[in-house]
Amino acid sequence: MQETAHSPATPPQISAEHRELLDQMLDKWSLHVLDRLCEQPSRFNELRRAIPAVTQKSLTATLRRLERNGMVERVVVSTRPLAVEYRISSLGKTLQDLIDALLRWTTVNMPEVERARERFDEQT
Amino acid sequence: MQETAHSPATPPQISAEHRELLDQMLDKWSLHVLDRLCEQPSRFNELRRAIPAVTQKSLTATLRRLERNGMVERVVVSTRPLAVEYRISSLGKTLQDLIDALLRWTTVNMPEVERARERFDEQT
DNA sequence: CGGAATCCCTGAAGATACTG
DNA sequence: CAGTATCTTCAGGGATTCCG
Repeated sequence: MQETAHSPATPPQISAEHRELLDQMLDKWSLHVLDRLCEQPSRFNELRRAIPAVTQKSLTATLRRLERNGMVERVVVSTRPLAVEYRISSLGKTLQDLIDALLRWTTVNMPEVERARERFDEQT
Repeated sequence: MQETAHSPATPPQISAEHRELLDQMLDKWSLHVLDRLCEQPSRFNELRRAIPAVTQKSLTATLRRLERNGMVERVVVSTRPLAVEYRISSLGKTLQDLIDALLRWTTVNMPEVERARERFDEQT
């Protein structure tokens, strides 16, 4: 067994590439967009309304990134005013359980987190 | 049944508080710190070395935030040069499966994501 | 060793206005 | 409706220095 560093429990070491991908799918808005699109395909302004506080600029950027990463599909319907529908891709769909688990975790544990914050804040 | 907005499939709507918590636990470095601490308690500089590219400032901020949110515990051992050990809390421990699943997801799906990126980038 | 404090600077987000 | 373009602001990150 080689020992370039140390054999006992050398941690997995996440590559820069994987970190970047994680950043892109777990950022501020992506999670909410994915969550919403897992439930139903939505149009741009529907998403805007469904995700309060997101600006059009951030939403556009988020959607482009998710599309580029193959998690979301953009379908243009060239009717008159023009309609664009976003839907989850099969790849994105594989994230649904994970996202749900994440959201459930925050719901379940928020109270404990708040207690921890109070404890932390009040000491000195 | 009231209808302030609309009854059919009103999405869960994540509160601003939950969004903030998600942001704080899924940000660039927190995931890696939590992942590492789930495996073994570590000291400051051990974490630095285990997570390449993290600066001391970011690591400090990340640890403080995680500590405040009750996910990490800071243990000071007043020996001579002075030792500080960080360890996962019981609350933080409940995130382990989720984090592992997340990391596994990226490992499994990275190839497909890269193919999607190529497709996206080469079209016009 | 394990940080805190400072300065600088860039990149991302917000606001606003305009377009096909 | 579904964006693009522009301007500005501001928090976060990097580098460096200092401290118990």
